[in-house]
Amino acid sequence: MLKLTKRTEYGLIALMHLADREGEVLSVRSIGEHYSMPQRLLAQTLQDLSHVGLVQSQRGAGGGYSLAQPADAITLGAVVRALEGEPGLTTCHELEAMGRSNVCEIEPLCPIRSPLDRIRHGIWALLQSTTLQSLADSSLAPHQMFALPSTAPSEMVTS
Amino acid sequence: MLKLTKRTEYGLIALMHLADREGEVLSVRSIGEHYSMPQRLLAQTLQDLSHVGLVQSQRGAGGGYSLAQPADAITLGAVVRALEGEPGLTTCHELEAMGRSNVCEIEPLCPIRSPLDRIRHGIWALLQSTTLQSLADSSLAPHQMFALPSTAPSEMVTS
DNA sequence: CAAATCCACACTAAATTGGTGCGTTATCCC
DNA sequence: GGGATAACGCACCAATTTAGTGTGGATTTG
Repeated sequence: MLKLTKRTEYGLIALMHLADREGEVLSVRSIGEHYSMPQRLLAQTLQDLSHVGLVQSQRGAGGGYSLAQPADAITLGAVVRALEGEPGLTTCHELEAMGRSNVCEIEPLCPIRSPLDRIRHGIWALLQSTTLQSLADSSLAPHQMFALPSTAPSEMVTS
Repeated sequence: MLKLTKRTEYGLIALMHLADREGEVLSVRSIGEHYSMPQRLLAQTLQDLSHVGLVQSQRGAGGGYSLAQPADAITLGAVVRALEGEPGLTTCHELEAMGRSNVCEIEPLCPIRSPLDRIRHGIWALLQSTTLQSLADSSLAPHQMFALPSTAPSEMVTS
């Protein structure tokens, strides 16, 4: 299904919250209670994010998490990759990303593999090009590109 | 997870196959055997696609499926929507799409809902703007837009 | 009529995701 | 030092979603 996981949702909410209070160190408890999110799950999520260096953790009393990078340096792509792995659209793409590239039984016939690969890159590019900052400035589009041209239906490629 | 389902995969392969033989009527069996896909599942998929008018079915001996529209009129978006529903990125988005819009408990605080909505539209626009035809002409990009500008990572846009 | 083929519903099994349990380690503060 | 707070790291169960099958019926060709 073309949808983010809860973990990613929770992670993003927490990150936005942290971005909104840059510099402060916030505990999982405080964040979790604020948005009524399951704290344990949120905790795992933040741990994952700290493993890849998106947030910094501080243990002990008064500890918690804070952004490890400026909000305009953290991309949605990085967050998604950290929390649910590099999106692979199809089975082939995922297997391919794991090393073995000839696992697809229908291999030479498969008419969608390489075409869909471009779509995947498109989605990926979109995620990579969106930062926490741009998410925050909800008005400031991450890319205006989506109002637009569209190679879409039929032959309207004229432009 | 940000990934298409098997059904969608199978459906797309079948559609590409049909597009490649426009006019012909092909049975589930022949397509399924050709790509070694589970026929029953493929059958369900094609039925779904026929419900929304993307393919035409013909029953009885010698029957099968054929495209109900020209290949450049069938968008990836339409296929995905038919097979796995309109992609909703987060929980909020999906519930929202079902009518009730105030189901999100953290409602007024939620800092990601509307921002992510734009991302969703971006992905959706990408899918809508890609047709079977453009998938087939693997060379002809569906949108060149993805090489490009990028509001991305902070200010390191220097290069 | 017989074979081919789509149709529809319902069901089982596998995979993924969501969420908890429980004990450990680090830090602050009295 | 001792207690409180809070991150860490498994490993585990539960819920949801997806993959795939069983069975019988309806329709068309010959």
